[in-house]
Amino acid sequence: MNKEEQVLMNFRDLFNKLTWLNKFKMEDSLKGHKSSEVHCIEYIEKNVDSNVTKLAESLYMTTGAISKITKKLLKKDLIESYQKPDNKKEIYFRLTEQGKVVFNIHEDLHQEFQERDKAIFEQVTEKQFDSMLTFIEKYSRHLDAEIKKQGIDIKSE
Amino acid sequence: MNKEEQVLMNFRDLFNKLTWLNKFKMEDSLKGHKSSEVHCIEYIEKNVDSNVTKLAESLYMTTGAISKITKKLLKKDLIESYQKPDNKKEIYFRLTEQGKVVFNIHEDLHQEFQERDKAIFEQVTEKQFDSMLTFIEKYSRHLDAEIKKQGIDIKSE
DNA sequence: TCATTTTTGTTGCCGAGGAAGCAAAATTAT
DNA sequence: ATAATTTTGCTTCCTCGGCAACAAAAATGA
Repeated sequence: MNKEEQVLMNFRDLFNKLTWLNKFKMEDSLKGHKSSEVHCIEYIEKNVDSNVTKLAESLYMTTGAISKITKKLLKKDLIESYQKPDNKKEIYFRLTEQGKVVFNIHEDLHQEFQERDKAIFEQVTEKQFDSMLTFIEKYSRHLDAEIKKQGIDIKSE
Repeated sequence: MNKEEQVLMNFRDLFNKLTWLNKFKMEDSLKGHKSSEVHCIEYIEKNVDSNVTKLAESLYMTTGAISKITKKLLKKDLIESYQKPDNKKEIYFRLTEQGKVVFNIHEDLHQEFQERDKAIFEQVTEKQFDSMLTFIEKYSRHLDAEIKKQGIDIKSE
């Protein structure tokens, strides 16, 4: 196996592990809220005028799924919806006070995770960080281009 | 936002993107087989004497889920089960000829993905590869320890 | 040896999320 | 202006996978 494969495989495994463990801790602390709901809350707070479509694209889910989740969040009074006077179609979301409480618990947990993994990151030099960030950035843009191509491929079929 | 967060966030996004795109291509090529089924096939071919438990642990799924997937694969004649003379409990799996066909298509696709992303990896130096691998390895072992702790935490609750 | 505990796999039930079809608003084209 | 197309969001149906209870075999222990 070459190093590319090695990196991708080990990364996948690492990522699955991290997701699994954090999700576990998360659902333990934020009992009553699913991690997908918390992801939505996180995105809504960090991006103004989020709507179903933007949430779906960012979280790699379908609009149908997001539609259901936001409905649940509305019912729980964690988010509220609003519209703009010149557009009767698009529906935006923002957090309620109660939603912000959940958001902050989530942020604290992230802090806790960072604390937990500090020992690992302390061993990484500034140079290595930058090199990783550059790599991720390049790869990400490359995939964006591929996804765009894909879109064209679908239509032309 | 500090660099640790940056790396983790961007990496999460990159990984989701990559998974989404590859899954898309995969299910397009291997019509009729879900990606979870293909993951099982991949693991079974690469590890002798795989059983439900080992598959579940490796793929971060429950034994119940794997049990159902392997049943489907058995029905489709992609895998077959066998036991050892001195153990009437454990049930192992191996690929059938037809299963190997699917496995090979999957491998070819991976090759294709590598080809697609070659331009990105060519820019990575040997040193950077090693540095990444070391980082992943350390982080992974750190999480293993945390997961182990978690196990103890659960019991002590 | 025989009872207890652990491991391994299966099943039924349920919730989460995807696919596709639909409606209403907005945009574009004629 | 209005017809056609696109965008946005919602709903229904269905599949996937997790949970928890269970059975059978194996391992452990008295």
